[in-house]
Amino acid sequence: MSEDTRTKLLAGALEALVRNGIAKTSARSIAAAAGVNQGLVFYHFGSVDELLAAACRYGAEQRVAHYRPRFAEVRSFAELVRLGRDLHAEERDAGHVATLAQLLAGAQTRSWLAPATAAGLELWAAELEKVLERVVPGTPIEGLVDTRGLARALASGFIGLELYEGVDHEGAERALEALERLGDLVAVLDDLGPVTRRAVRARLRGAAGGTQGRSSARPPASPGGDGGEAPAAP
Amino acid sequence: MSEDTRTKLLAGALEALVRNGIAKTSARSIAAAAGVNQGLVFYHFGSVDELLAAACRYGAEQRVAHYRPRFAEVRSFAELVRLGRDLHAEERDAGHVATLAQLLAGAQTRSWLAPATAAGLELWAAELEKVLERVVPGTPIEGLVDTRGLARALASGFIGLELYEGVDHEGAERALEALERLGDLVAVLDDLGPVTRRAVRARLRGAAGGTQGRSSARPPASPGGDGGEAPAAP
DNA sequence: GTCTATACATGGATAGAC
DNA sequence: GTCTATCCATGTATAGAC
Repeated sequence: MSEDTRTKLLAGALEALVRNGIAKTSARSIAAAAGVNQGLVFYHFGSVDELLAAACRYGAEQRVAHYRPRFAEVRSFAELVRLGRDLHAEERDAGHVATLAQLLAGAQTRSWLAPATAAGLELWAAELEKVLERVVPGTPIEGLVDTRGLARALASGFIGLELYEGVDHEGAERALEALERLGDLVAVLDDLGPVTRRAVRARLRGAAGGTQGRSSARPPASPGGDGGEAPAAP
Repeated sequence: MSEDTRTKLLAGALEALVRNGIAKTSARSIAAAAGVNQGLVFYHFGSVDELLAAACRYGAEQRVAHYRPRFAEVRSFAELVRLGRDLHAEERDAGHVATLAQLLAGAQTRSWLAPATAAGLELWAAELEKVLERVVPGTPIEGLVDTRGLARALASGFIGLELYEGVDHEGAERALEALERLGDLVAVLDDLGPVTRRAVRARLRGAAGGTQGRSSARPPASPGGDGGEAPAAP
């Protein structure tokens, strides 16, 4: 069946990316991982790059769907950081974290891949944005920081941390630890009550001068969270 | 002269990475960029991977040295975020931002590259750490967040943002905007005076429970800053 | 739809001339 | 130290048999 072989190739492409990296992912290595003939890559997808683009969407959708229920449960910034750490640990073993990073690296110079990888990251960012919109109201940054922009910063920052993890496990752990501490701090800021919040916001309006956020976002912990709370690669 | 050719090859390797990405960077493409013969890659460095590892250190040292004076001038978190944006803009045009990301992606599956890329990122992280140690004292997170870990989170997060920039320029700009707003917020928090700081720290000690930072770090803005304030790739 | 065979290009690496 | 020539492996893509 064609559907079956297509799916095998999509999964094989992701596996080849995990095992070989973008540099050594070829029609042959994908076909080997998929257990099918090499020529079928071109029959079904036309070229290796088109298969990779399709695999990117496929993988991201799968992974995001898997974590969606857990994103939906997040009710505070501290919980988001914790989900980030869990996701990091779980996806790392399966190697899924690496694939989006590999595709992003490849997309820098292969224009075919850019839209697909941007869409893949977008799926994660959209989940994060939903969380932020739930979590931000009531915090000092409500109305000051663009939720959409912050979600994208967190998602892409997380990708960077995953790449770092691949070359320095201990360093990455320490980085995640630091972000978790920042998460604690944010939780405390939320607790300080409306007086402080109002003071912060009054100063911000006066001092910040420049652009102000469009929708809403969250305080400090979130930034550091870029590495800690964003979702993993597909 | 041998030194001359070696240097040409190092520069050629970086150029090839920018133009072709890790996937299409080969002894031949490097030699072409360097304007020398392909066989010299193997004569001088033994293999392509070893040349790439050397080029990684070479490029990172060059770039970090170039920005070191500006890092040294940073006196507040807001200034750090601003330097991050400047660095992002300047390095992007030269394509330097991309090389460390490409090497990191390659290092995930080519063990030869891992130590070299980790060292390259380390150079940037070390600069960031010095800044943090200057900027953190007096903020609520002093003594609560590990400066070293935070510096690494920011550096690697920045890499992720640079990769994102390559596939979605507008999205990345929006992400940077959001991080800058967070930077403003941190500045305000610093302004709120010792009363708030003390309240925050008292709560943190009670609530956070788990691990507490070893040296020092900074508040929220810093986290988001991962994308905005960390240094660019070499 | 799938596999085998095959063409042609590119890349890693070495030998030997200069 | 550097260049040319060359070998062999790997990769893209297509044609044609099943």
